[in-house]
Amino acid sequence: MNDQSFDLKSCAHCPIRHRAVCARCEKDELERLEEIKYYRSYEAGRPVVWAGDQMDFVASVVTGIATLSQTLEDGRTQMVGLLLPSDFLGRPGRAMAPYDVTANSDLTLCCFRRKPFEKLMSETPHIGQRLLEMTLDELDAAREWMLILGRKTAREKIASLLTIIAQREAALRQTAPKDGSSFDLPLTRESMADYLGLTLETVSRQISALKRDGVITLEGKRRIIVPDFEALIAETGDDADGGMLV
Amino acid sequence: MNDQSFDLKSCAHCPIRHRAVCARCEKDELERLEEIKYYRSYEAGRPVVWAGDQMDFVASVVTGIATLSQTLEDGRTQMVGLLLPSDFLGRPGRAMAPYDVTANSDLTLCCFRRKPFEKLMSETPHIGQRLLEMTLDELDAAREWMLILGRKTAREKIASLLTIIAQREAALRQTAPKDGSSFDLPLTRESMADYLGLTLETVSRQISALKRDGVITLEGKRRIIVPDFEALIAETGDDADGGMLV
DNA sequence: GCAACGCATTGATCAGGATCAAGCGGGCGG
DNA sequence: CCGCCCGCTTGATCCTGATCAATGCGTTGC
Repeated sequence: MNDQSFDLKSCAHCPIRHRAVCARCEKDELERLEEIKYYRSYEAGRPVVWAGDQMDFVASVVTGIATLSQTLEDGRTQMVGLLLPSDFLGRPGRAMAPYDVTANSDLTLCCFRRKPFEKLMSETPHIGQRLLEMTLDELDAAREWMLILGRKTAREKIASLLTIIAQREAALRQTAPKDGSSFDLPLTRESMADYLGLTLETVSRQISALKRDGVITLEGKRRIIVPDFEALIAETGDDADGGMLV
Repeated sequence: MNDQSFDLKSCAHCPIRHRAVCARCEKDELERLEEIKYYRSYEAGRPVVWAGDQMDFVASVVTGIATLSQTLEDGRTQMVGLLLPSDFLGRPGRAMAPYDVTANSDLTLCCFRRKPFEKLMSETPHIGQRLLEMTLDELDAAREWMLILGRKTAREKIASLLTIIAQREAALRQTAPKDGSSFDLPLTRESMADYLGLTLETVSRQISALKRDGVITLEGKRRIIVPDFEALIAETGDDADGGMLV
């Protein structure tokens, strides 16, 4: 169990309060949510649920990273979701998990028992509204991801993933990605491969190639420095506007 | 403009009334929707909107098939959505289309001007609830699709697509897919290739291979007969339960 | 200090699907 | 009726990324 540097009891001090499924809640709605919430922690690498399991809660990711993945009968696996802090896990109205959910790092969830959550959703407007908005955003992300999986080369896939991570990191700091900025990869080579539909060897080779070509610099295995952000985007294969939504 | 065999004026006789975004509406909600609705038709092959265009309406597909697709700067394209009757097009709260939308067959849309639709959504519960449900279903479908794009072989991709189409056809008739059942492919080889992240030549070859191996029979170029449905599913690479959600 | 393990890199070879190219067949317009 | 075009099929070859395999490197545990 990993210690938390924030107060787990209070929504008022919650680090994801303004982005999570509860972001739009009024005080009274928040109080009712607070009554049914509880926290769970998972160590890096632990399963949260397996596909097919009963799942009697929904949750927000508070800290850490979780992945959703699917596996074919012969063991090939594809990541189909990457949940960062404030992202929502589970589906109101469904009892069975359709995907394997894994704690990719040490993970803390803010859980709500499913039935009371559904009741609250049907009685108050703001949770459902926010959840719709978040689901539409996820659908957009999934469609961007489909383009990557279906049509991009290995090099473009890596460049796209680095761009996505850099942009999310920047969004957390409320800044645009800048030349010379650096960030940590929150994924192993194998997880990157599962994300991109590649093998880990190909991931490693393409990262080496981007390094060799000066598009990125490595600090250790995990820290990436991007000297020229435009140059990285040019490697993604997207057209000039960068495929930016919104 | 294609003639319609149903009365375009009345929601009461609408063929998609029970599955579309309006499915849960009460009489008064439906009346307000009816005030702001209008129909549009597109011939097969015509664009509905281009990515980046202003889009001042949202819509339900009434008849025909529309596709969402994205294109890289060098022309590679990936289909990211396939809209069948009752599916929803557009996003409340967003003015710009993020994808190219094309009429894949003759197409009729039931359109709502976006602003009044958003107002109605904020004032009545059932549209937003239904839209959330439909969006969550689409997200599930997108994730299934990501597994296909990222990890399946060409043969498995074709078998998966045939299975998906057969299941949707069967769902329309409210039956399970049966051995010996047949259906028409609603897509050209090229559209199938864009759906699956393949080239049209590979699609053609794999269909020929499945035919040669007795998994399917062809009647003309477009009509597929599946003598043994289990055998088709075995070709998809999914594990025994067929990856069925819900 | 060293063994063992997990993660990553790099090399050699292979194969699945892309690419380039030719030809088929049915529907449509002239 | 003929010629053309579009959607499709089939063949030959190429190339990207998978596969199999060995090694490096940092951390942990003895």
